[in-house]
Amino acid sequence: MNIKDIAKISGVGISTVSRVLNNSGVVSDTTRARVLSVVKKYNYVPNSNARNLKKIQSNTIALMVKGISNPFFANMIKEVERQVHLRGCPLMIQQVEDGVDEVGAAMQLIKEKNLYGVIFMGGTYDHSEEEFRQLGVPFVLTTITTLKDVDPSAFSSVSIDDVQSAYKATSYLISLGHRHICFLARFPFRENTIGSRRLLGYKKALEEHGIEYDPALVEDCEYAPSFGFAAAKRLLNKNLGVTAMFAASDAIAIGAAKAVLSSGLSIPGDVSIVGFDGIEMAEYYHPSLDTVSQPGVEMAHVSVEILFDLIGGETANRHVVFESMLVKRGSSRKIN
Amino acid sequence: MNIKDIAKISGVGISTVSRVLNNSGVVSDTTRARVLSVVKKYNYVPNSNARNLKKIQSNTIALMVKGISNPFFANMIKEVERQVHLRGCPLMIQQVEDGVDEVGAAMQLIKEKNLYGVIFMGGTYDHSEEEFRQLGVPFVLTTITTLKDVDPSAFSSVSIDDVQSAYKATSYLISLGHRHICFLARFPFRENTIGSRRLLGYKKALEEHGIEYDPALVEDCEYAPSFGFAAAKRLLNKNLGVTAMFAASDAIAIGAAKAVLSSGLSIPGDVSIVGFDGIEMAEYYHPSLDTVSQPGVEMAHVSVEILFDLIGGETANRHVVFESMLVKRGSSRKIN
DNA sequence: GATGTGTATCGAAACGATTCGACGAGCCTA
DNA sequence: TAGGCTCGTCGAATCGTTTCGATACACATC
Repeated sequence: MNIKDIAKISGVGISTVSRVLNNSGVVSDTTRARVLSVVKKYNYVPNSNARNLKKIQSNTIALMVKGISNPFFANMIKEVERQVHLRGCPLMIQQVEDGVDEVGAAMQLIKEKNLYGVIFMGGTYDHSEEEFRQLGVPFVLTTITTLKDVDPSAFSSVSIDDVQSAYKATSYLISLGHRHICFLARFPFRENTIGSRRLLGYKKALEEHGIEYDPALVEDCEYAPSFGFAAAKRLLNKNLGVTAMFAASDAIAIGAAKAVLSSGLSIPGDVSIVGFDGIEMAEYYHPSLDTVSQPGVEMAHVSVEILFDLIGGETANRHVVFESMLVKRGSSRKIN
Repeated sequence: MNIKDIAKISGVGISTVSRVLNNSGVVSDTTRARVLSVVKKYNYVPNSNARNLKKIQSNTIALMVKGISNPFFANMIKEVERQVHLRGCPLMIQQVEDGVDEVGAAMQLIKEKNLYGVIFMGGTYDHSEEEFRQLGVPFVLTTITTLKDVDPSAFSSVSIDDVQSAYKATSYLISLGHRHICFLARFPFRENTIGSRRLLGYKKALEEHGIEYDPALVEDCEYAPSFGFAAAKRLLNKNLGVTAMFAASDAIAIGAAKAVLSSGLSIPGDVSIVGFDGIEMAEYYHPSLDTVSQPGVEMAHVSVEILFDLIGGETANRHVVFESMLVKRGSSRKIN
């Protein structure tokens, strides 16, 4: 069943059917009604391959997300989808394996499918300005850090200030009297990853309060509970008199909390903990975990807005930096 | 840059380029090498719209998942993607909003994109045999229950036995001496939803052990911590002498555990808790939550296998029922 | 009656691939 | 040397849309 059949059955020309389906050009009301009834009757759905082929540009948006299983992204993905559908466009969610060249993959998709635009979500990108420029369609980087020094005018982004956010959390712990605060995050030995930016904020807070930075208090671990657990165990075994832990994600914090509690220590009695992201599970941990919360849903929303502004012809790239929020629940306390 | 350009630059015909790219037909080695070098040099990627249009059938697989944010699905999605890519096919992940007609949405996609096959993941489907049949491409239902009585020969599925699994968990709690066991799940007042099937298992266990079923011990709640928390609170307020809780998901269990702990009760001292699914967070809760674990990754793997068998011409539908596993950690104990 | 102006519609050309029938060159065979 | 076969290649037709120029009619204008 194709447009030709529909045209024949309706007793009109092909182009008339096309105009009815696309609400373009003029069609008399009676013809429109007749065509629509036939379309409905035969459950006709236009073939998007043919449509996109002819239109050179499809209206499909792609979401390239690094680590689709990251719970922090869950609500963001949902919001991106909601917003994109609201604008009448289909969304393709593409999970990007760790270690895959995500911009290259996007490039492939863009050429293959004549994409309308792309949102990149999560991770650290090691791409040059030139590579981004070559994409040829509007795109937005959401909660992403770029390793190479890319001119801000070459891309749009939505993020929080990681340095400032980590600074905020660390300062909070210091203000509660903590002096031996450890920090758990992933450090791929490169500048400008999420982990190293948060480390910067951590260091800055220590320095401002005259506390010497002790590398032994910093543990490298992936963003998952099992790694947080192992890292915290290692730290506790060092017997450095740690009274507080700051984790670069709630998943890490949950694992670390488990390590603390299962060592017979209490939270926040013996050890205070602050996480990062603001996922729902952290709130329902016992005790409820303090965290630096990112406004994920709004960030997703704004990402889509920026993308469609660019698609709509806006030429100026935008960089929206959201404010993170220190959420105090029950996992830290004042000491001394 | 299209196939015509590549052909011209390489000094060969269009069809030769096509044959090189598809490894079909005969092409001399020298010609092949020449074409490939041109393709590489200009970074040419064939347009998939044109390709799929002509081929009538694309090689794209769609994954329709209800609730992409469900942490239990996270690893399954990853595995589906891995397996599908391994077979050289692109995967389209499609989040299905609650309340959306997922089979209708799939139907639309299938017609639009000439899909190769579809995997449906999660939820309860209220579709008739006829509707499934109309899809016209191979499909597999993974961790899904169907409301209508659909002939098993009309679809393939991968699942666990929900009745048996709930029976197992409840029996375990009973064997520990518990008599007032509550059950938390989502009941949309229909038979054959995940919630009502697990309720069946719960009832069966009670009955077999001569414990009377008390509807007051059963609470309706969505599959998220906040709902589990509220439901458990309601239950505790009823003062029914509950000593154990069985939750139909780990997310519910985590919320319920929070409610118990924040009421000043201890786990498993005062209340034992068993969850369902086997997500990582449940293990890192404190105390570690007992759960009925589903082998999600294997289920995803087998789903893809079945799908490609069907695509490959296999005509017999298969129904693979996995064994769930009762994982005993630290959230239940013997009483009396 | 010739011309102009809308309005509703049509058909043909494109979009970029695949594929099938055809064809030429080279070689073997009778 | 004619005929048949193989190998490598070509070009045209095709997939199902969109879109643009053309057309046909009705009606108003001069």
